[in-house]
Parts: sequence; structure tokens; C-alpha cells
Amino acid sequence: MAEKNKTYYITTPIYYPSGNMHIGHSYTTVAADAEARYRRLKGYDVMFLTGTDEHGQKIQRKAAEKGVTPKEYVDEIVANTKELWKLMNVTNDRFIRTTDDFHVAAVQKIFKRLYDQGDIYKSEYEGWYCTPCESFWTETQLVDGKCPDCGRPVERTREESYFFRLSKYQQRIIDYIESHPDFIQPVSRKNEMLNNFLRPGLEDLCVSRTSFDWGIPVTFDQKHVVYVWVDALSNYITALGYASDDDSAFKKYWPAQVHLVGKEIVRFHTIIWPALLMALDLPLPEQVYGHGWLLIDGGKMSKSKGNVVDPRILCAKYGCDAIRYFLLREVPFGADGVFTNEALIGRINADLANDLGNLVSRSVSMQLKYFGGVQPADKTFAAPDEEIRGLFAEIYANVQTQMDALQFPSALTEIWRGVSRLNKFIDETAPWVLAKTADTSDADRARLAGVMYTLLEGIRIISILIEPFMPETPAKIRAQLGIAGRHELTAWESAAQWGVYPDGTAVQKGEALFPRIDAKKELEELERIHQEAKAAATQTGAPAKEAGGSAAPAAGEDNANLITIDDFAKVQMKVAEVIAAEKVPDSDKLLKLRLNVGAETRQVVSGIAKQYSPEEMVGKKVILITNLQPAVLRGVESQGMILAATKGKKLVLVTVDGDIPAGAAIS
RNA sequence: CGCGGGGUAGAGCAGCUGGUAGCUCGUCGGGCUCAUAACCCGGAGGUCGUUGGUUCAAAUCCUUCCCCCGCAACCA
Repeated sequence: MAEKNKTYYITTPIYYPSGNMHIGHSYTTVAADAEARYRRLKGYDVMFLTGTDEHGQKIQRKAAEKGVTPKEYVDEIVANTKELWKLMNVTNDRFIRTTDDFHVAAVQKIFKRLYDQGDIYKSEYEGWYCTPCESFWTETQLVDGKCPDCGRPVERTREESYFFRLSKYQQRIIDYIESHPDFIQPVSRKNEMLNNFLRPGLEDLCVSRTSFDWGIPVTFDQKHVVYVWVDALSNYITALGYASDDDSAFKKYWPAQVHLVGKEIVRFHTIIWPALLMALDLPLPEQVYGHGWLLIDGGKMSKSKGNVVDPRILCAKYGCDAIRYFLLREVPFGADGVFTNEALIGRINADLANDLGNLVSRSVSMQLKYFGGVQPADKTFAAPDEEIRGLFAEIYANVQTQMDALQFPSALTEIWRGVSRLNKFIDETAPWVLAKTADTSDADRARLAGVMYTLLEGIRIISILIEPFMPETPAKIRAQLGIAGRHELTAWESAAQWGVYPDGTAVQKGEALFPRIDAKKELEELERIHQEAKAAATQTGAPAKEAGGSAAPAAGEDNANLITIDDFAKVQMKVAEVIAAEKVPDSDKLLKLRLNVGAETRQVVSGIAKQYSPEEMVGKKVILITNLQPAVLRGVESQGMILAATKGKKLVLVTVDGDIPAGAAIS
């Protein structure tokens, strides 16, 4: 076939190992794995890459907190990550770490080359520097000419930095995106990139840092390390040996067919990465596919919210095929989807236990009961059998169409049309009725044999079509069908053929494919595990990233560790009465509050405008943190912070349970 | 007027190149007994966010307004 030996290069992002991977990372990786498996089954020469992005300030800091070197810190998490992918039957061909020697060397060469050809230039980042805060501020960020964080004086300073001429490639990138409609998928993201970033104009990109040293050193300027853009994005080519002694894999597989990424990093992959490739005079990847997120409680997953789902636990409980199925079935690929334990168990019970597992079970049982398990050659077919034959041909074609477009849920929906049809077929033909007269009527006996044949043949095809998604189940099904190891009956193309299940084959009773789950009991159990994990999280200190991982740094969310009473005493709080409130101009969420704190009054800016109007704020007694560093928000100084409880969109101010004068201390 | 996505049965979604509103779960009733208390059939349940328009015909195209969610700026 045409696909034979064609190469297919698919990647996941390289994940940031500041903590262990969660179900969001599993989602991206399993999706890539399903596609990789599908392409292999179709005869493609597949290269499937995943890995970790290990440099940067955050990891350096994390390691320091733990008292280990950055390398020691990431080594452990990388080991866990590899183990997880193994557990989930992920068949990546390579696993790149940005700390790998060959990657480091290649990045250094790339950086040097871009510098030599003028795409990277040394410049100065000029701004106001606050020495105690180690922070740069722009003119507009300053408050009264002082550091907005600590209020101390700042000095005019220049920080040396290397810049990449991103602006130079702006038009070429726009042209490319417009002339390659499939480059950014789904298309909605394409408009977002064009309108939000490309058309307004690109600025040159700062590609080195001097503020930390856990990174790849710039060879010709040792006080700089390469910043994430060049370091992380280039993994897609360095993993193939680009700029190394052996670049045969690069020559063979580049350009990639798909970079699978979470929607939050589409921007880096469709703007910065193409620009880098253009600078290196390399072809661009065919497609960047930005999938949605798994949401929990209506929000992004994050460990600080205590809602991270551990894929290890789920796999151990329900089997990784079930988890893989759920991830790829439940969430429309490209859009966001909600993850709940209820939905997970619901899917497993309905689709896997009831529909598929039970179908196999009842079919095998009947074949055993009626024919001693051996398929008779003498069989007749009727209209429903023909209909099913046609349906399976249609399903086979549709599954491929969907898989070609990375539409996993649609592909699975197609397959389950077949499962449902077979279940219905059993009811229509009522084999148990035929069985009663099979001994006396040759016609009924042959019809019964035909019915069983249609069932088993349908199940055989299903066992093939689910293979990209569920790597373990097909073998179990085939063992029950008695066709284990029969390549001609289990190869992908054989799913297009109807009627190859050989007469005389003997089925075999097996274990239940997917045991039905006692939903109520399991939900309680999962909740218990969840609570335990939450409690334990304070010790492991493993933060989480948004689903899908990232090739770019993201804001960290650390766990609350236990603090001493002395730590707590550092925070000074007082009761404050709102004496005036108004909206901050041009802001959505900010209210400017004038607070009476007993002896003094304070101005505080608070992000509560969505929940509270200025009028209703006046007269309220709130809790104010009085010794917080002042800050400037939307050009307005805020001298403290008031407390509020939030859950999702809900926000309620914290107040006092009785009458007490403003200025009262809180302890 | 920053950019983008979305508002369809109790929940979660599809339909959106215009032509009797569909799927999954849940619910109610029936059937079957081969099977993992599974499977099959049927019922109830929707003014398709709102306003106006185009059309013989609009969930589907255009328009007004409302609400939600991302991103960005401003959550101290």
C-alpha cells in the first residue's frame, strides 16, 4: 500500500519535570501514542518522540530547596516519567532530555550558528533595576520612580542579553500560515495566532539569561545560558541527531508530520519555532495540533488546587487500557473536556464492561454452549448479517478518516457503532431460540452457525480497530476467539476483509475483559485516595503544570508547607472599614478601596470588581494584611491586601463575626 | 469597542456547506435470558441564550443585546 515505508514523525511536548507527571500529561502522550500505533499498523515508518525540558530557574530553585543538584532532582522525576509511560504502554521510539550531551552540544552549535549569521545579536536589556528584589522594571511599572515591589529606589541598569531576530521572520510566518491551512489545528487557534500576535507585530526575543546558570552555556560567552526557546524547541530536531555526527535520522524523518501540543503552547510552536527553523534554513513541520485541556471542577488542573489526578493510581485500579480509552473517548480532541471520576467509571462500565466486554463474553459463551466452541462450516446468513458486513466496511473506512485527522473520539465512536450493532444483532436473531431446534432442524442449526460466525467475525475486526487505543485488550479478545498470533487474521488490513475467521476455529472462555465497577464504592475509594494524596503532597513538594505539559516555562504553583507560629506572626492583619470605593478605570476586576484602619487610612486595590460593586463595599468591615509590600496595579498603588475566599468563579469577602472597631489586630 | 471560543432535553455533547432536532448518561415502561444484575425496544423530557431580519423554509445565514470560558492586560 501507499503508506508502506513512508515516514511519520510525531512528537509530544517535552515536559517540565519540576514535579511528577499527571493525567494531563498522560492525555497528550497517550494521544500521540494512539496515532503512532495507528500509523505503524498502517505500515508507516514511525518516529515517536517525547521527553523532558529540564533546565531553567524553577528547577534550579526546586533542587536547592530539596538540597540536591538540579541534575539529581530531575533524574528522579525523569525516571518516574519513563516508568509511567511504560506503565501506560506508551511506545515512544526516543526519549530526549535537554540535559543529554548530544542535545547540549547541538544547541550550542545552533546558537553559535544563529549568532554568526546575525540572527542572534547581543544587546542590552535596559531598565530600572532593584537590587534587593533582583528585578528589572520598565519605566511605566515604577511607582513614584521607585520599585513597585518594595518601594525602594531603583537604578538605571542594563542587562546584557542575546536576542533572536524574531521580527525579521514575521511576514514569512504569516505567509506560511496563510498558505498552509492545515498547519495550525484546530483552525480556531490559527486566527488567534494571526490576530493576537503576528499581525500586531513581533518583537525580538530574548534568548539568553544571566540570572541563573542551570542551562546550556553559550559557548562564546560563558556568563550566559541559553534560554528555553532555543533549548527546548530545538529538541524536535536534536533528538534526530541534527547538528551531530550522525544525522541520518534527521535526514530521514524531518520535517515532522505533527507536533502535538497543549493549546497553551501553540503560540511558541507556530511562531517562535517556525522562525528558528527558517533561520536554520530548515523545512517547517507539517502540522501543530493544539489540543484542549482536561478540566477538573471547571478549572485547570493544578496541584495547588489539590485536584491533580494521578494516572498511576487509575491505571493500577482499572487497567491502562480503560484509562487510555477514557482519555481519548471522553474529550473532544481540540476542545476542553471535563475529567471526573464519575465520568471515568461511567465510561468504563457502559462502554467497556457492558458493551464490549459483555459482548465478547456472551458470544464466546454461546459458541461454547451451542457448538462446543468450534465454528461449524455449514452456516447460512440473512439480511442482518449482510447489513453488518456493510456496516463494518463503513466503520473501517471512517475510523481511518478520523485517525488521519487525529479525531480520536470520533474514531472510537465509529468503532462502538459496531459494538452496539452486534449486541442488537444478538437480540434480533435470538440464538437461544435457534439452539432449541438446532438438533432437529439442519436449517436452524446452519442459521445458528451463521449468527455465531457474524458475531465472532465482527468481534475480530473490532479487536483490530481498537488496537491503537487499547494495546492490551486485543490480545485477550483474540485468545478467546482462538486466533491469537494469526497475523493474517489480526493485521490492520485484515479488518477490511469480512469473512476470514476460519471455520473449525475453537473459542476459549477467558477472564472478563473489563470487570464491572461498583460505582458507589469506587467513588468513595477514589475520594479517600485523593484526600490521602493531598495530605502527602505537602511532603513530596511536587508541583504540577497545566495539562499537556509545556516546552516553555510556566508560572509555578507550589504546595503549602507547614509553617511555624513565628512564620504566621510575620503576617500582620487588621480589621479595616471601607470608607470609599471606586472602580479602577479601564480594568475589569479591580476596585480601588479607601480603608479606615483605626489610626490611619490605606488605599488598596483588590480584584473583586466582578463580585462586588463599589456601592456595596462601603461600610463593610474586611480583613487587611497591613505589612504587605506595596504594589502598583493598573497604575494605582495598593498598600495591602484584603482577604477573600474563592472557589472557581465564586468570591466572598472575609469579614468579622461581630462588631469591633476598625484597626483591631488579628491574631 | 483587545483577541478567540461557546450558550441545543436533568447532565455532558453532536448537528451549524439552511428543509420534519440527534447521541451518550440519567429517568420511566416493556422485552429477552446467551452474557460481566449485563443486552434489546419504547416513552417522557428541548420556545436550539435574546432581538430583529434574509428566505417558501433557520439551531443552521446576517443583525441587537445578555451570559459563560480561555488568552492578553490588572487578580498582591
